[in-house]
Amino acid sequence: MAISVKDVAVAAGVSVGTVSNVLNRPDKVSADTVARVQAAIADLGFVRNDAARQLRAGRSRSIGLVVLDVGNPFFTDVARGAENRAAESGLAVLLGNSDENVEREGTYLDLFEEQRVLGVLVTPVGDVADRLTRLRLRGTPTVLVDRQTDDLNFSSVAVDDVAGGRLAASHLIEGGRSRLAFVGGPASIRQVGDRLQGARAAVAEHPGVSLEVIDTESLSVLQGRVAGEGIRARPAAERPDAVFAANDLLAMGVLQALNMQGDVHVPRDVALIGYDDIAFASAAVVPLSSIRQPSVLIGYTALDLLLREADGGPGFAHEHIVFDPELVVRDSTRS
Amino acid sequence: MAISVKDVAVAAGVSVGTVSNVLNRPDKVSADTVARVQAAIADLGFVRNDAARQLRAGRSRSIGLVVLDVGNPFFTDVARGAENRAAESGLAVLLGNSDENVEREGTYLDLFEEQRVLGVLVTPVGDVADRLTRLRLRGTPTVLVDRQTDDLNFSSVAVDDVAGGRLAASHLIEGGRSRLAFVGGPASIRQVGDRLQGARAAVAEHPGVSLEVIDTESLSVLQGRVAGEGIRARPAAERPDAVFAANDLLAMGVLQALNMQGDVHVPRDVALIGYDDIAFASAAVVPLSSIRQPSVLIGYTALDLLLREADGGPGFAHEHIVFDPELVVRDSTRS
DNA sequence: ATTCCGGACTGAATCGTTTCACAATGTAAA
DNA sequence: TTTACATTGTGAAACGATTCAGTCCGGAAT
Repeated sequence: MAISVKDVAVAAGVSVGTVSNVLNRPDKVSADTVARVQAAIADLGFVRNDAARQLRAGRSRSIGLVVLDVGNPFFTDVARGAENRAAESGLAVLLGNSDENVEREGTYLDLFEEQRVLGVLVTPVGDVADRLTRLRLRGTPTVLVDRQTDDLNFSSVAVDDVAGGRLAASHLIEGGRSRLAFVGGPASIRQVGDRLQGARAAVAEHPGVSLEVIDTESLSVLQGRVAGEGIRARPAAERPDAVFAANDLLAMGVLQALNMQGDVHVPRDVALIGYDDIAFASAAVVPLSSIRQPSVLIGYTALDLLLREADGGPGFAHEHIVFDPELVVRDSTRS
Repeated sequence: MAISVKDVAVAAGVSVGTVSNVLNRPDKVSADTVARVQAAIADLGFVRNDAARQLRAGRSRSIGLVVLDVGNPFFTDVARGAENRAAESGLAVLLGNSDENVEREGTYLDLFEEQRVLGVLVTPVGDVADRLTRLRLRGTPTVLVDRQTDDLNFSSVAVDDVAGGRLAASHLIEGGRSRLAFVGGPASIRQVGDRLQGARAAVAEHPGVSLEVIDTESLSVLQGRVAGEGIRARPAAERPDAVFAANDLLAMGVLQALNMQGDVHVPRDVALIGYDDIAFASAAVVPLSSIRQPSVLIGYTALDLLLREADGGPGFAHEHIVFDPELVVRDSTRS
């Protein structure tokens, strides 16, 4: 049914080896043979079978990327950065969405390994060290994205989330707030823990400032709204006067819950800061202060590192690249 | 280097055929043989080589999805819907981002064809009928997403964008506005054209109402901002009193440009409505009225249709599924 | 005239899985 | 006892592109 190199070879009156050469090393073939073969290819509508090619080559020409949430613009930006770098080397990026779910994460890692991808970029949900170590030992290089790690066996590209958390909390405190709340979860996600840790550090330096933790099930707008409703339902005296949300999606949910009802007002009653500085943050009901991460650059750098690691072989020295976060002040923290 | 079925067979003391059976039809193999083989698999860390499997099978177990813009939450929702349906059948979705660029679209279609995907879901950039016809003839079924077509050779899943455009414009007119502007482009994207056409139809029914078209280069927040700046710079008398943006991203850009400077106010001076009703629309500076599309359902349905078409063979009767859009009124059109 | 060389091309072997016709064994029915 | 039949397992062929040792040939060097 399908057209193979063999059919092309017959049609062009050459051997299959020559067809392959035309495809991969046209300079090794005389000009008119190239022309004849290409004519045959066009005639028959031949399309290379990537599976056969991969089988022979032993490796595919794509990279797997597993993100926590495709619905989060931060991750689509990371993906965009990775895709840009991949395109430069003629590679494809396969995007998998774990939805903060360990099982789905595993499914994608399995799939990518069966596909013999060149390497894997992961923003891990939980503790996947074991999983990834096995992957690496079997020959699939791995780079952790948006996650610092002390594990010397992996390379990583991340933003200093502890510093980011500190930046956010300090900003709130400097704005005169003293009853802070951290909205985020689950704690198993490292980013969440790190940002909280940074906030705690900042709070610890300021006597009289308290920090309450409001746990969420995931990092979504919906969960933010739930947390926000909880805050709004409290008597004024027990409400925090500032909220640091673990990401912008949560922050926007909190904002919706608080501001749309009119009784509690951001920033008058509650100052609010998010994390990631997604494009929509500046367009929110109350433009949202946030901690900016260089998302596209993170993706680009991670893939670049992955490719270097894939070339370097197993003896490659793992690198840990850390970017600095940046405070972006908007109305939501201006009183 | 890599472990193959052969190695597993030797380790378990069985033939390769039996290993394959354990993998694919364990009920055809005695219980203790299954156990022995699985132990060997675990021992050796065997991972199926998908390329070889595909080569033999002739088709892969994944579906290609090409969207106009991964940065647009509408499309990530569509992707999510498709992924859900795919997961039900144990298939994977490969996501490609054309960024409204014909060339990139072509690159992804080529890639997917070389991968021998089960089928392709496309939100086409321009006129890709030729391209897709060839694909289909060579055996890769295709479903157009978010695009109605009169072409009887393709199935499609879409929303009635003409109706949506009419809905949006009618709403603005009923709110007392009479100098409408449509912000959107490029016109080569069918959604844009359809929505405009619907708006034109609504305007035509109301004497005294005018419709101006402000063209944009793409459907992004940035382009919306550019269009908004243009509107703001005009003398008040020449400004439209209502804007219908071809999607929410544009609308949010327009909103930023108009409202953040303070002199022109939405909705007082300019009413504004978008399209897609992305999650962020309700959280905008001024909560955005919009035309809602059932995005997740569109993706789910499209993939479902694709699978039916793939099963049905080339003789399958193409279907055209059209969903109805829904008006969502928020502050941006309330005067 | 002979040798040597390089360019152009050939075709069999290879990658790892699945499939399928077939063999071997045991068990029930005739 | 023979026949029939199911169960379990075997191993070679096939999928399609790439690679590589080797053939062929015309021309340059000796």
